[in-house]
Amino acid sequence: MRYIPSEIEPKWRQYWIDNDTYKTIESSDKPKFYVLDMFPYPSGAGLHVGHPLGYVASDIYARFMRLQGYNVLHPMGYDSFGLPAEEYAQKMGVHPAASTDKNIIQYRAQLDKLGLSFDWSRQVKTSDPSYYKWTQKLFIDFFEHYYDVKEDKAMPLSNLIEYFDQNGSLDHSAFCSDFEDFTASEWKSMSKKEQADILMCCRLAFRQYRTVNWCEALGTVLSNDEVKDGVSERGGHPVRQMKMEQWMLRITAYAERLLQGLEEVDFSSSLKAIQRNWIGKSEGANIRFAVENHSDEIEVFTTRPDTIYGTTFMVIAPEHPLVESITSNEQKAAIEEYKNYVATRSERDRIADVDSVTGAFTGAYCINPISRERLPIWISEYVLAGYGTGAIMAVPGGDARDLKFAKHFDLPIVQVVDQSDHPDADMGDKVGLMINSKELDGLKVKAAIKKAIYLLQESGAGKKTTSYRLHDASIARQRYWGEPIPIWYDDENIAHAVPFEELPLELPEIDDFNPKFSMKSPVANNQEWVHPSPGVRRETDTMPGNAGSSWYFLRYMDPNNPDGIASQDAINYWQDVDLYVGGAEHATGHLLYARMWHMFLYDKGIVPTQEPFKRLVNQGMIQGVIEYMYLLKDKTEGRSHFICTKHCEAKGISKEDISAIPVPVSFMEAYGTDESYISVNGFKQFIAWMPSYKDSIFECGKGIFDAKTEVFTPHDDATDAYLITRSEIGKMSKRYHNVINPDDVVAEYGSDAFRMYEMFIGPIEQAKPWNTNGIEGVLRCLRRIWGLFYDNNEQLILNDSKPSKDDMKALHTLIRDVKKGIETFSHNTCVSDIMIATNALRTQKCSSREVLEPLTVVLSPFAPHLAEELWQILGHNTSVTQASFPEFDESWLKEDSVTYPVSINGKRRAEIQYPIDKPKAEIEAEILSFDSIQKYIEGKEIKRIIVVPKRMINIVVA
RNA sequence: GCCGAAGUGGCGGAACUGGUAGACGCGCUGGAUUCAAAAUCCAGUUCCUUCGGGAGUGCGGGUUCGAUUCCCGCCUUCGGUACCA
Repeated sequence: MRYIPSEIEPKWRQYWIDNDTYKTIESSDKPKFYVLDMFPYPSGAGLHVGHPLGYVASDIYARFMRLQGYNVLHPMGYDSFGLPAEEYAQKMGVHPAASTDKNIIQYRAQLDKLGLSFDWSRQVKTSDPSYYKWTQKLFIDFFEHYYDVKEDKAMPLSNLIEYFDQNGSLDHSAFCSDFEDFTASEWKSMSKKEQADILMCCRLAFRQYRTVNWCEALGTVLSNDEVKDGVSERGGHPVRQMKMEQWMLRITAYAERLLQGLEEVDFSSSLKAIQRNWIGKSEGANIRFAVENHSDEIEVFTTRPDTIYGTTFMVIAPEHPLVESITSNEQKAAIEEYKNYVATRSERDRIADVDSVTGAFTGAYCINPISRERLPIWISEYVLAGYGTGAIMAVPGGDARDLKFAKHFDLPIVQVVDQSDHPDADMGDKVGLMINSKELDGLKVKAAIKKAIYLLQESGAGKKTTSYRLHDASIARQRYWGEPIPIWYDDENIAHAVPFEELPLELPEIDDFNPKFSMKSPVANNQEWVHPSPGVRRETDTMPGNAGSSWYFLRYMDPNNPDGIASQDAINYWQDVDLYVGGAEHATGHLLYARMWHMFLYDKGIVPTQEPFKRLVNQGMIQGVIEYMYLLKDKTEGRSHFICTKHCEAKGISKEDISAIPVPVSFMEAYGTDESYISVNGFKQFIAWMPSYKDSIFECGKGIFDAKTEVFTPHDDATDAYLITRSEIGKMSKRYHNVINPDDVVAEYGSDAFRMYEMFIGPIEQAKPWNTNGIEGVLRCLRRIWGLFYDNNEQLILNDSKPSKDDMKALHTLIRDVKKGIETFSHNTCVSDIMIATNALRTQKCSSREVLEPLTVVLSPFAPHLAEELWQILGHNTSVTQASFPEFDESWLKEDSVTYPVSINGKRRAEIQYPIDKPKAEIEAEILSFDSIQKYIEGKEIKRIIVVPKRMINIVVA
């Protein structure tokens, strides 16, 4: 028998299906272990070689934990709502459900070829009504809860209503948006609508006029994490800030817990840093400044209340609610003009342009509550409406931006911190001594902050405050392909939850996916659905993708439960995710939302742990090589002219005269190497693919290919063209035509070799370009393992002879190293360890069952198909997945002697063998007498001899 | 700018807690087998060298008998973030 992956792999895949090998059941006396991959969106592009990296890594872990005696939950499903399916529907008229299902079938076929040990009976699909029924239920739960600051958890809204009934709003503990205070009797006499409006300010899922990111091209609002550099993350369309009434999720209520929770989870430090950054906690004080001749006060947030004596002016955001009322008549025109200017500035402009200083004076003044000084009030776009209170006290002596502003508008500057003892300190650093600050003078900055807060609280002008950068998240999209928000409005426009019995509230059938009504979901196109009965108007917005993916890991625990998100027994058994593998791109989106939803469910007593994911491993992106062919911008006699990069250089053609056209990498010769090029064959494929170039000329050092005649005219005796492209490492994407499909690699080398190779190319977290340079080596290793069982004549050489000590040593080194490697997620070294063991056993001619049987088990997480085959050859009639990971026995690794490296002054000069337990003193006593060492120390003074038992010897000479 | 990660042969990458730098694989060189090739197998492969040695883990210092590993200061690359008060 020979090792032929294309024969054994399909066989075992079928075996796993026929035998339900990976089916997991809860009732078990084994400890649980939950291994989860991030939820994929089934895009039409399918998998590329980057996706399996995480899937294979987690699969290896899951298989290993099974062998270690754990009951492992390892599911997979689809985050199947989303924009691409809807865009496809708009273009092609295909219902998103249909195209999504088609994509899922393709995805599944690709995943199946990787030999992953998923329990497919638990598959979930977010677009399935039986699934989104519970997403909607959770939305309603958010809607019907508020966050209680005193209890520090979510509480039913009924508790708050009861409180209002008895006490009015006095000292209420709801985390809420602003509303006017009221007494209990005022509350009772309010209209239903008035009460509803106040309650809406407190709900965890709430509707409010807020500034949102509106993306015209996508026809929807986006949350902050979906906007990057002022444009939509998906598609790169412009986004503008708009006031709109929107459903929001009060994630800010959980800001502190989301921050604290990071302490207890095992995520990479960079991921934690990204989340901390995004939450953006800063501690300081809120200070109220009375506006002169005006009843209003301006509240500012500052982290440096110590610098209050250095405040020389105030700046408020152009969008600040007080701007209009405080502006003096003389300044009205200037303020209007400035506000108009700000309105023309896109998010992108503001990001790009950080240097210019702009602003306008309101004509109003306020009073510094501590120094009683009179301060002019300005507006400027450098103060953001959405952070803190949207207003600052400007301290040009202590803040770089304030200083720039003061200089530009010629405002006074007062130094309040003496940093002369800290030459390296920045003006923002909290070091130095206070000056020009009356009662704070002479204090160190940190002490002065404390004292200033004390003074402010004494005088009632301010209080200690913590501010977060995190914003409440928009949870509504004006799109079709998402969960309908389960809300209806009555005639008074009061929002009500759709009764539980009516869930799932299914998406209406529509035939036109183009939004007809401005800023509304295409769902609104179906008026019968929107108005199911008189006096009832349904919400037409749908939920964003992160809704369904914020809790899917719980559904896997009990995927078909009709009575809840999962049975309480299942949740109590599986608890939380022990290992979560996925990309770091979800750091500020999915991972933050999922943690928040989980905390909410914890508050409700449904889940037993606060954090959903104990350990998170981010796999790095597998990059592709992008191949560009140079095209001259000016046509040659009316024909497109492609030219070799080398030739282009030689001719001295400037970069400005050429455009780079990405070429599908399948047209390349020697793709993945430094010498990649295109031959005549490639030109032919290229013009067939892009018929608009069928008249082109292709020029390279070897000659010229005329696409019109398909004739290659060589310069000399060349037989083929050799057009060198520009190769760049970048994203693997359809756009660059450089996607490598795992199916093709599997077809050529087999699934096991592919799995092992993906692991072998480097640490899982690291980004690396795809190439197949080393895959032959992995395949060779698998063949050699096979070769331990069968000789070159295909005769079985497996036997029951006693293995040698060296054989056992190789085996146990392997057991130890692979176990450790998997646990620390260094799957790359595990593959090396397998190669080392294989090579050793091969040179030692070991085909002993006593060694090969445990070896097969160790191999099985990495190369499951081959391992099953070998396991059968070993005489088993059960799956190798039911075996136990072999116990490591250290006694096999014990050596009788050690080869000590001997260094003279740190340079290795000789090697000396000693018995393992030779006392240190004895070595020290005799080491100098060896000839091999004598020659290095002759005539020199011995200063010291260092002997580290079992490690090394170092002799220090003068 | 700030935060985070990383920088090791021709290439991908190893190296436990400070103890033989370059494991393992690719590539390359030579050899065996073959009519020949592929495949396979064996040997070699950090660089320089006057063959005695010398240098060497981004650069410059430091601690140490000994530093890829610890400390200080830089440089570069990648990721995050961007007037956050």
